[in-house]
Amino acid sequence: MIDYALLLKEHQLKATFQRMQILEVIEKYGHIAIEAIYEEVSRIHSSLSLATIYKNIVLMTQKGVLTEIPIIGEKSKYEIIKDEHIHLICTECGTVIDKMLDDDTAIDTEKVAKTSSFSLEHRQVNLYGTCDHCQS
Amino acid sequence: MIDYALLLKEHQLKATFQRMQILEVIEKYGHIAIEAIYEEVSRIHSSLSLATIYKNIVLMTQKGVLTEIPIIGEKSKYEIIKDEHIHLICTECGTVIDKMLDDDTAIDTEKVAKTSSFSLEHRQVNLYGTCDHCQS
DNA sequence: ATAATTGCAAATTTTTTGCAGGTTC
DNA sequence: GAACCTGCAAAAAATTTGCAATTAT
Repeated sequence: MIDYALLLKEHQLKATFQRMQILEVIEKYGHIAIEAIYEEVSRIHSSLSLATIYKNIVLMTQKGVLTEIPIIGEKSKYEIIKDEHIHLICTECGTVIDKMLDDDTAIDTEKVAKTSSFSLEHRQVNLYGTCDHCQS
Repeated sequence: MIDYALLLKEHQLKATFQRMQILEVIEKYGHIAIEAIYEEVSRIHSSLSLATIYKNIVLMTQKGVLTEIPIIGEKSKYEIIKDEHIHLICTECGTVIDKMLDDDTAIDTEKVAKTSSFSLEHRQVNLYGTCDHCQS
């Protein structure tokens, strides 16, 4: 379990009830779009406004609590920042699966950046296809 | 030079003046957002409506003429479909640079997909950082 | 106590749609 | 000439903003 209050404070953000709710929902689903956060949060605490969700998603993304995952043909999803990983995105059901990288599956993007004198800060690797479940 | 009329017909789309204009602008810039296409196209042919651009971007993307490049913190850009490559995205100036992959810089994503029984269809690798030009 | 945050309603921006007239094949 | 496309204006959807009341530290 993540200590959301701590996570927020570490990023110079006040630990409000609303932010905790939002983080809880994001954590529960792993990757989730804004409208879906709203629907889910509303179920629990009906007076949390959509504007507040927008403001907080923007803020928490700026402060480094969240990362945006822009997806082809869909609205962006958001996740809580964690160790580097790639995304397997199912084009059937929309599910996003995290995949950590090990030595065997390392992605040599640094070399690419180096040969282009590009100063690399953040990598985003998304693989689109059909997940295990949707193949059957 | 790309033969836009041919490209469109190969994808079962009529070669209209508007579509050619849109493709020309996309090709000229390499990667470009919808609003920017509109501004650029308007300069040449002022009566091309934004609605037509939207309709055609959607259609040409569906038909496989274009690909969407969703970008963290920005609107998606679009490019004409070409051989697989990755994107170096400059967070200073917004420029997107294409980088073809060679054996030296191959990205072993197939292995990743395989170990997850994920049926891979499309890979999207975006590296965010600062481009050569903006570093100085 | 102070500065930040919330919710609301309104404004803005972005994207989609319907339809009459025009164009491509 | 049939099917498809365009432009317009209007509608719908998504996102942002201002401000008074509330809350976290």
